[in-house]
Amino acid sequence: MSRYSADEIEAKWQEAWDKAGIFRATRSADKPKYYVLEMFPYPSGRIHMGHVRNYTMGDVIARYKLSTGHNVLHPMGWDAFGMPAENAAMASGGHPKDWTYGNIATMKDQMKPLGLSIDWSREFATCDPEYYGQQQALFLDFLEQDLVYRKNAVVNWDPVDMTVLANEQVIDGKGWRSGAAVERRELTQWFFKISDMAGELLDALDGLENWPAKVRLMQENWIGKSRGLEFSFDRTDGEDPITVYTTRPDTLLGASFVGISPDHPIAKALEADNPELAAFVAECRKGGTTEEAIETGEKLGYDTGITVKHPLDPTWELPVWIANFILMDYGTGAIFACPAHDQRDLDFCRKYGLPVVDTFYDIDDPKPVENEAFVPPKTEKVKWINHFAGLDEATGQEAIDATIAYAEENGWGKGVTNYRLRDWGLSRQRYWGCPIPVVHCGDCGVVPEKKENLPIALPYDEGGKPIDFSIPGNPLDRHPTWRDCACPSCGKPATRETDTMDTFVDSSWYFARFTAPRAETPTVMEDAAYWMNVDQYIGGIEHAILHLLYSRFFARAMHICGHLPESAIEPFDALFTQGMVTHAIYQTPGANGRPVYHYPEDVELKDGKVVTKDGTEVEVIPSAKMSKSKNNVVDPVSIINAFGADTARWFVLSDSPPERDVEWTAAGAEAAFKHLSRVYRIASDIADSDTGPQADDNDLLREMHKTIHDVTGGVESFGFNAAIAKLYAFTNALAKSKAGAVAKKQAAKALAQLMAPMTPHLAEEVWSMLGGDGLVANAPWPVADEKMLIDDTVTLPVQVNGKRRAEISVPKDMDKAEVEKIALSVEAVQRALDGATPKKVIVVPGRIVNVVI
RNA sequence: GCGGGCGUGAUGGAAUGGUAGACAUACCAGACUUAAAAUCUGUUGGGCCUUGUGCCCGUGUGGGUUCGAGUCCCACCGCCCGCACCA
Repeated sequence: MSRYSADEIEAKWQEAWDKAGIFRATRSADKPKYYVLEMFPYPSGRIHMGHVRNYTMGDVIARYKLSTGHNVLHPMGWDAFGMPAENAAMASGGHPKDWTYGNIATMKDQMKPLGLSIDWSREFATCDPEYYGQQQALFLDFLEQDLVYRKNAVVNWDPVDMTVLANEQVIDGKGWRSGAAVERRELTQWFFKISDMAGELLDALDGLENWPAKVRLMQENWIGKSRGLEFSFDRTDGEDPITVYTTRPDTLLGASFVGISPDHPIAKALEADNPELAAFVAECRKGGTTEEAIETGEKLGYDTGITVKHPLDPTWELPVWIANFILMDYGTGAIFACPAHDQRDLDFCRKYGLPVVDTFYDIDDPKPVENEAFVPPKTEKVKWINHFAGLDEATGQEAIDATIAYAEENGWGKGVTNYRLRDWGLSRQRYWGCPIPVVHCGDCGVVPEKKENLPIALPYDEGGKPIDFSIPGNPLDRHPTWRDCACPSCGKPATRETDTMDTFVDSSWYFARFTAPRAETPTVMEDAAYWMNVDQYIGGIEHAILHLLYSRFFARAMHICGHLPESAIEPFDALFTQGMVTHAIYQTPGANGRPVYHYPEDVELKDGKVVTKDGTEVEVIPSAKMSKSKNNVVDPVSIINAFGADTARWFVLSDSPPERDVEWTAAGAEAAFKHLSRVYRIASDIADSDTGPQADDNDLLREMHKTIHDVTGGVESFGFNAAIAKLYAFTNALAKSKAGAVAKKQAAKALAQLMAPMTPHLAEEVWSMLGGDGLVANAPWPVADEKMLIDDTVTLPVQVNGKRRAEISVPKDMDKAEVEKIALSVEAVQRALDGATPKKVIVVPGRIVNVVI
C-alpha cells in the first residue's frame, strides 16, 4: 500500500487537467453558463492565506458548477496599478513597471500549485496598455455622454514635499515622509457623475436579493437619501441671502445660529479683508481630508459678525458662524443649528455661549435640555412646545412633513431630496496609473484625445535615463517630453493631462473585460451578453461600499455608451463577502517598552505555556490580522511545500464559516493533512479488497445519501465548514462500516466526488484508484435519493415547561394526539409533572413536544 | 464622531424560534510497539448528590417578547470592517 504523497498527486492531476483543457471557457448554447469571480489581487509580491481562502472558495463553486453541467467562466487577473509600486521604487530604486510585472510572475507561480480551475488564457493586468488603453476609450465615451466633468476639490497637501498625499500617507495630520502638518488645498480635478445616478443606485439595491443584507444596508446609508427643506435666511445687511438645507426643518423655532462651511463663498469673501478670520479659516484647513478626521477633530467656530433674520419672525436675529464641521460638499454648505436636538450643535453652543431653545419634549418626561441633546427616533411621538404648523403631539417625521408643506404653502422654502453620495473624483497626481486621455490646448481648452491615438502610454524613461522616483511629486508632470503633443482639435502644440486615474476605475470594469479580454474594443457585445452577469462574486467585506458601488455605476455608464447590454447594469447577481485569515501574535516585552514580535516557528509549547527558544514566556494575542510587521504571516508556499495544496485548501474551508475570520493554526493544518491521509488510506484499502463481511449495506448507503444531500446544500449556500464536518462524519462512518465491498466502493467514490471541489487532486487520485470513469472534475455531481433520506422513526425530546425531561421514539408520521399520549405516559415526564395537570401540550411534528403546566 | 457587523466549552466552531456544544483541535486514558512516531479505541461545558433515562447552572452583560430564545426586540460592554486619494 502506498502512502499519500501530495507532491506526486498534485503535479500529476494538474497536468491531466491542463491536457484535457477542461477549464477553458468557450461560449456555447448547449449548456447554461456560470460566471464565478473572486476579487482580483493586487500584485504585492507574494500570495497570502487570504488569497488562498478567497480563491479556494471561488474554486469550490466553479468546480461544483462544472460538475452540475454548467459552462463555467472562472478567470483571473491583476489589479496592478497603485501606490505600492511607486513606493517601492522610491524606497529601493527600480521601476514600478518592473516591480509590478515581477510580482505578477512570482505570484502566478505561487498560485498555480493550488490547482485552481482558472481559465488562464484570459489573464490580464490592469497596467497592460491593452487594458488601460480600452479604459481610456471608455473615459472618452463617458466624456461624450456627459458622465465626466471637471471641478475643484480638496486634496491633502504636503507643504514641505510640495506634493499631494493619499489619506493613508497622512498620519495624525502630518505627512508620512516630511512630517509636515498637512493642509487641505483645492485642485481642478476630474469627476464621474455618480451622484446623478444616486436615486437609481439606491432603488436598484432592492433587486440584489443575493447580496448580503448588510452590504445593501451599508450602500443605502452611504448613498444617504434624505428629504429636507431648502430655504434662505435674509441678511440684515441687505446682502444676498444665505441658503441652507436641513433635514429637521421642524426644529426651526429652536434655531440658535446659522453655520457656514469654511469653504463657503461668504467665508472666502470675508477672508480677503479680515486677517483674523482668514487665520481662523486657515486653521480649519489644517489636517487631512477624511470625514473621520473632520468628525473627530475639535469643533471650532468663528463669529462672522453677520446677522440674519429668522424666516418666521423678522424681529428674531441670528448670528452667522463659520464652523469647521460643516462640509461644503453636502447640501448647500450652510445650516441652521438646533442645539436642543443635535448633540454636535449643543456642544458647539455650550462652548461658544450660544442660546439653546427647546422645541419639543418627551411626552412622559417634559424637561428642558441641559447637556444632553434630546434626539428621539423620528417615529416617536413627542410633545411640541410651540409649533408654527399648529402641532401638539406628533412624531418628528409628521412634524417634518407638516413643516415642508407649511413652508411651500407660504412660499419661503421648498422640499428637496438630497443625497450624501458625492461625485467620484478620479484624478490622481501620480505616475503608476492609467493616464487621463485629454490634452490642454491654449486655444481650444480641454480637448479629448482621439481614439486612434490610444493607448496614451506611460513613459518608461525620462530623457533617456530611468525616471527618478525618489523625488516627491508626479514624474509625468516634470517629464521633459511626455507632456508635449499636438492639440487633437487644432493641431497646435499642446500639453497632455498629467493626472492618472484612481485605481478604483481599473477595478470597476475588469469583470466585463474578462468576457472578451483581447478585444480591440472595451467589450464585445455578444460575449458580454453571453457571460454577464457575474453569477457569483466573492471578496472581502472591506469592498462593501466603494468598489461595489463604483462598479454598479460603471456598468450603467458602460451600458449608456453601448459597451454592456441593459441586462448587465447590475453586474453581480450574487455577492459573498468572506472573512480574513488571522493568526496569533507572539510577543515579549522589549527593552524600549515596545513589544518584540516572534515568528510562529520560533516559539514552542512547554508545560502548557508558550515560550521562546530561550524559555521566556510569550504573550499570545489570538486572531490578529496577518501583518508582516507583527511577524504573524503564514506563507502559503511553505504550507503547500510541507503538506500540499489540498491540505491548505481543506483547512481554510474547514475551520470557520466563510463569512467570518478564520484563525490559521499549525495544529489545524496538520489535522487537515492527517485527515486527507486517512481518506487516502481508507480509499486504497477499499480499492484493494473486494471481499469482506457483508452486512449493513443499507446503513452505509443511507449515510451516503444523507451526506450527498447535506454537502450539496452546504456548497450551494456557502456552508463550506458545515459541509466539511459532514464529510468528516461520513469518512468516520465509512471507516467503521461493515458493509460489503460493492457498497463501500460506491460510498468511497461518492466521497471522492463530494470532496472534489475542495481537494480536487486527492479526489482525482481516489476516483481513479476506485476505477472511476474519466476525471472526477468532469463527472456529474451525485444526486441524493430522497427515499434514502427519511428515517421511519424519529426521536422527539419531551419538554416540561421548556425543560427537556425525556425522549420518545415514534413513527415519523404518527398523529399529534397519539404523540401527546405517549409523551405524557413517559415516567420521567410524569415525575416532572409531579401530579400537576398539563394546561397545554404543544406537539411540533418531527421536532419536539412541550408540556405546559 | 458616523455607518455596518460580530461575541457559544481549554480552542475553531455546529444548531429552518424547538434536545446547546455536531464536526474538529487540544488534553487525558487505553490498544499496538523494546521505545517513539504513525494508527486505532474511549472520555471531556461547569457544579451537586441520592451515580440516575438524576438535579441545578450555562451561548459577552442586563432587561423584554414567546409554550419554548444562542437565534427575535431594547439598552450596555468588548472587538472587527468602512468613512470617498490604501487596495
